[in-house]
Amino acid sequence: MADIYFPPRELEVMSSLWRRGSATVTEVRDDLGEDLAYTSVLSALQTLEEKGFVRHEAEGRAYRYFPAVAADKAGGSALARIRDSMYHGSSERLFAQLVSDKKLGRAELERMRALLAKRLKDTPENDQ
Amino acid sequence: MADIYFPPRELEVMSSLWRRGSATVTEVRDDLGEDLAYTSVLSALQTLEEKGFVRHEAEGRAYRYFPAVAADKAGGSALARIRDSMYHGSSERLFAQLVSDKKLGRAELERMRALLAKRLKDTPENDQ
DNA sequence: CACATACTACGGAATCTTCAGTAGAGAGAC
DNA sequence: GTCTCTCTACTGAAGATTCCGTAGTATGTG
Repeated sequence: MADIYFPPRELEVMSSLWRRGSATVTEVRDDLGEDLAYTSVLSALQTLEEKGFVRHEAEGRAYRYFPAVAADKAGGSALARIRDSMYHGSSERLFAQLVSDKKLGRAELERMRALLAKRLKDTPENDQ
Repeated sequence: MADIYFPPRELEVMSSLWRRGSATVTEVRDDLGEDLAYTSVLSALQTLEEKGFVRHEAEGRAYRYFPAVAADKAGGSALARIRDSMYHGSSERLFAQLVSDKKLGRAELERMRALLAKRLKDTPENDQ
């Protein structure tokens, strides 16, 4: 597997790009909670670009940065790592943790149920 | 929030402890795929102990290490981070990714459905 | 004693994080 | 035009953390 991994700060930067679709250094900087120097954010983006997780295009005098890896893909990799290391490789246990979140509302739970029902319909009786 | 975070190698070590309940340095070393020097594994454990994620007791001449933080708690923290940074804070989207895993069998999906049904029963109609 | 096992102490390499300093390019004032 | 101000990017470097291992010491076993 790809095994995509982001250290904490780089993850925050990627998060900003995923949310916005694309962003300039200044925009990313605004998204970050702490207030870092402009060059600190630029460095993070350059590191990410070197790793191939980000690319950029010129936009006026500035650069516009784009994620070069989809959030889903990175998320899938991260979830697999968590499942394997913290939940003994069991998606079911991970799911149990997920639904134990007190802040989940009924509507959201209903939609999850619908999603699961759909997935079950597409899975034959004696699969696996 | 606690914001527990483990770099890759330390996560592997914690994973070993969570799986076994407790372990000696040698046992952890056996669990790791690559074969590292004994002292490399020991160093990781000492770092984790310094951070308060691990504790140890003497056992004969060796030390026995125990996780000082539950897998669930670490998992919850990690899931929250993934949800927020990669799925726009939406548990539902994260869940969608989870059930899209081709390797999930029918039995596992059924158990997830049961879990979800139980959770729904405990959630009042106009919650949230 | 010789050997194996286990810890401590220490150091170096790589990576991550931050930023000061520097340089270039455009915009407005004169 | 050219001077200045501002915005942006690049470079280099420093500090922190992570990662891995050598060397030395202690202790038990045959």
